[in-house]
Amino acid sequence: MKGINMIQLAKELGLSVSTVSKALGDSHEISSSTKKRVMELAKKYNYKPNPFASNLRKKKGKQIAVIIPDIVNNFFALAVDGIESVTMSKHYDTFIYLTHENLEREKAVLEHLENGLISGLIISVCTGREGYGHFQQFYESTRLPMVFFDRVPDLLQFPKVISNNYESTFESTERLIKAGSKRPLFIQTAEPLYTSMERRRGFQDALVANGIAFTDESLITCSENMEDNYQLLKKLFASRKRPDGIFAPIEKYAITVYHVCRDLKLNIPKDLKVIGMTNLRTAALLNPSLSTLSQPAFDMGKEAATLLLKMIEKKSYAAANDIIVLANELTIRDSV
Amino acid sequence: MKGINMIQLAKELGLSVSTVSKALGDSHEISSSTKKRVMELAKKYNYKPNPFASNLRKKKGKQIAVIIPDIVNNFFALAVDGIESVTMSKHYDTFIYLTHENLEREKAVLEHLENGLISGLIISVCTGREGYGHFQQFYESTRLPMVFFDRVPDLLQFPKVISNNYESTFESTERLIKAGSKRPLFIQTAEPLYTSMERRRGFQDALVANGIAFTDESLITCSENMEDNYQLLKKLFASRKRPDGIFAPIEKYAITVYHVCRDLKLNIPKDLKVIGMTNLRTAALLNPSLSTLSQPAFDMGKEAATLLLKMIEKKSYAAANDIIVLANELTIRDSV
DNA sequence: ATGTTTTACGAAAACGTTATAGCAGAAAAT
DNA sequence: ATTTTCTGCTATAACGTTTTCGTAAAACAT
Repeated sequence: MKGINMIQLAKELGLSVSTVSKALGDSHEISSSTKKRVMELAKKYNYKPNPFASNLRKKKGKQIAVIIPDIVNNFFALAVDGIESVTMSKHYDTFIYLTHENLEREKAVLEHLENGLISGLIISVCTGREGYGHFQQFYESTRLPMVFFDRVPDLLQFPKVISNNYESTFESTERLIKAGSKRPLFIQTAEPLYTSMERRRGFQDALVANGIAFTDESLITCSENMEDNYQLLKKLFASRKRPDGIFAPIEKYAITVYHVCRDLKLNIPKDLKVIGMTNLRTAALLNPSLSTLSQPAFDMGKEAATLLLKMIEKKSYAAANDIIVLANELTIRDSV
Repeated sequence: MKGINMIQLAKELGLSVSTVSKALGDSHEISSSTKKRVMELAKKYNYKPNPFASNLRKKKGKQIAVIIPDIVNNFFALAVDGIESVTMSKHYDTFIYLTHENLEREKAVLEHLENGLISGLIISVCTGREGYGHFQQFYESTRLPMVFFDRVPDLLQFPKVISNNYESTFESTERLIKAGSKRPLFIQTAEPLYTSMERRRGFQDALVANGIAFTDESLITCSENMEDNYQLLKKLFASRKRPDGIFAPIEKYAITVYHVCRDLKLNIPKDLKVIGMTNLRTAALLNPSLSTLSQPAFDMGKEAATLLLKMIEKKSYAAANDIIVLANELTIRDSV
């Protein structure tokens, strides 16, 4: 019962395997009457072509890979949701690989995927100082379509889907300032990510455009270690040079800011105005409700997948250097 | 350059393909000296066996599927994280399919996977009244190892990974009562899910065990439509028969309760004590901080994957009817 | 009537592996 | 010295498709 194949189908129909194959492929070489006969028997036996045989022969399949740093993060979860919505509808299968910000793991995944299992990739890179040579190298050896989103390798020539980080951070920072912040602070990551750089640039330009000096004290560098970050921020917030506004370009940092303020009994927004870049659904329910700059995560995933499938199917790399930019959404709540 | 194969390797080594294949498989039939030669050349050319050819021949692969209702939900995201952590380490590839609580989609995914693409499945079922016949049927026709987690089909004989829903809900409800709630309310889903039923049972028994009558007013039924739920709860909370304690067995419901209370200016925990079943990382930052009963999502995923891979590799279904039960964690915060 | 094209199919060769069976030569046992 | 057992390798047949090429018969054109 497990897995009838074409040969058996052909035998029962009194046809050759090639005819059956073509009939199922709706080839013009086959008369509509035999096509019907074939289709019907196939349906009767619930026949499904073996994807391994098929992929082997055709030298391509309908599987793609998604490589992201994390899934326990609303942004990436929403992006995967968006990706899956299009792969599902186009009958592609979606592999998922999590790097957990570990460059070695990212490289290992890429190395593994050189076996030809997939027909394309959607990637958001993990932090790391060693550059993005492994992606270029992977591309050289596989020539597979790749689309990057959000965390993109800015120096590499690949299609990308990003959000307007610079502009929206500029706007957000202006809101902090307009709300009365004289000493806004930008929390940056230790690792240089393109997205973070863009945001930092938006922040800096907003300060300058509003007559506030951009100094060393406008920035603080946080790490991946949340406990360290907590202590670092606590120390700063307790000092005399305390900032009165925060732009947190990462969800985790915004949360930490809240923790610190709660523990130091600092009042948000009176003592400190906060805008966090996050897709948290509970932002409105925090104490106080958090003003957010949120990315169109679902749509970014959707666009990335749509672009990738187009590249796979059309074999057209016309759009290969496309950069699709979607707009972030600023929602001001009580924290400003 | 794209994809050297065994034949070319064999030619260059002056060996037969079968020897090369066996050497790479570390077969005892091959002398260690030739093994070394083969391995070295394979590494030099960065040779990777074609998984389609290999899977076709071996009639099995190292790919599994995860079918879940949703990924934009901390519980499922954490579970996927747990699953991926073990599949990754065992060199399996993980497909992901999202059903979005849509039974037709769930059936379609299953139907699709009858093609033999995968060697096993991890599933959390979507809500639906039509029973779980499609899973049984899928199993009959494919005989593939399947592990269910969290949302399991209670009537089917498959290995399962769940949490102690009954006991932990009992305990949580007692905490509500001990904190002073005289009229606790349980928010149930419209669709009958096994997990929900267990929780409801725990709630009910806790009431009875603490001398509180379990009546129609101890329950309210919410749907998938959050706007409807909001109105429903608002009406109830504004009425004279208002509950003074809530056990929300689903994250979304707990959030809605917060929204309603905020809009009705009801004080949590004075007017209403709340415990929500959720894995939200921001629970502590809500206003007021939410008491949570959280599931060991990551570990559940990990256990499910470990069990599945064991079933796939040992071909041993000894554990096939295993039910692994992990403990939920109750964290009391300001909302009680 | 003859030549030409079209239609509808079949035979057979891939695709890149792995598994089975066989077979020399060496080593061990009688 | 002869038989038996290893050792290390090769030849070859799968695995289940798709695709290229070939070819009868039918349709059409001259």
